[in-house]
Amino acid sequence: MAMPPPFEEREEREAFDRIVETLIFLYTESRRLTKEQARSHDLTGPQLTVIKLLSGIGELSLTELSESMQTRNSTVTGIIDRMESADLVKRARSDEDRRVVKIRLTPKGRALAKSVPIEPMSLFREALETLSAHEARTLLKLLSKLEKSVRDALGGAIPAPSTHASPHEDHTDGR
Amino acid sequence: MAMPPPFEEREEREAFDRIVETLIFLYTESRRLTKEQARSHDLTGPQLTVIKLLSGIGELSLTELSESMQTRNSTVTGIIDRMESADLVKRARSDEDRRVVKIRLTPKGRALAKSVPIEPMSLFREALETLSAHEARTLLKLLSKLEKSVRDALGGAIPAPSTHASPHEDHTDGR
DNA sequence: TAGGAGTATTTCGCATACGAAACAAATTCG
DNA sequence: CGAATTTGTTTCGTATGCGAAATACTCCTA
Repeated sequence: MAMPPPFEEREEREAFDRIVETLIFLYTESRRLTKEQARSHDLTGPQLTVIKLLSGIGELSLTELSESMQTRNSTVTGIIDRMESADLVKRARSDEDRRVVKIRLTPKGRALAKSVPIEPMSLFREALETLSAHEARTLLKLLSKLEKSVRDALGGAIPAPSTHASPHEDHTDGR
Repeated sequence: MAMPPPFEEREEREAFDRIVETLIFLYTESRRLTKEQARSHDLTGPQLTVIKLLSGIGELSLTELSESMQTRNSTVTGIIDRMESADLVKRARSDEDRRVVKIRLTPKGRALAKSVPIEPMSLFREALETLSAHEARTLLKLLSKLEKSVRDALGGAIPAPSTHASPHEDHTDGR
């Protein structure tokens, strides 16, 4: 039989397990509440995200939308389908490039966006308020480091979003 | 018109946005790769998680399983249905409490568990290796603080997990 | 300038994921 | 004891979420 691993190693494994577990907890629970809050306005979580993104930016192609939401195009197609049926959003073929579909809010969608105060992932955002400014900076630094490792592991093909103010970068998300 | 918010506040909001964005990135990308890796063994992501949980513990009720996986019972029912069809897992009514369904690996499931080296969320776990022990401790502390805030916000109804959801845990330490 | 490579979107089939309601067994309480 | 309540699981309907293949269009190059 193998020797039991040394103490420090075992301890580190358990710390990693706790980190993974907590990350999943924070993500899933925040997502769950976002969904529940969105429901009171007849929206789903991702639909809320779409509305907030479009209301901030005005017009996005389907691919831009799917990148902002960290999901695949085929997923967003379905979300937009349902939102279009609900008259929240409108598709229009681009004139410069007739392959791309531009997505905009309808008046109804715009009105809804204004009337819904909830931000996607608001539970998690509120939790962040309990951190001090210093803690928040530390957390961001550590998460960014992890992000970099992950992007490297995925093969640098995917460019990282610039850490600060990119031209019209925008945030995400409530899936 | 409203005054623009003061600099520090604006900066803080952007930091929060970046944290949310990065959290989602880490979670979704890790999940995506786990799924892809599991596929080479004819498993899905959640199925891999089930196999690893059961192979470590032996037997879990459906509710215990769903708590460990942070999903709802109705979701796990479907996952177990498909795994049962694939002869990876077996359901058995408990004798003490005939409402409870115990889930165990079949020999085939046990063999598969041994032959699959992948841990769920392994991409994220590997990224954690790039942190120093001190950084990992700091990260865990900050995430735990957020977890606590979130649980409080959800109303203390939900008890914090005791590190693992094992059915008959030997509690050597409080926690 | 025709054709091939590449890009944007949709379609399809499948596997989560959720809440609400239906069921069944256990527990509580009058 | 027996009805009311609680708890564990399943069923149902709907919405993501994904990869692979199909479509439609653009760009590049021989």
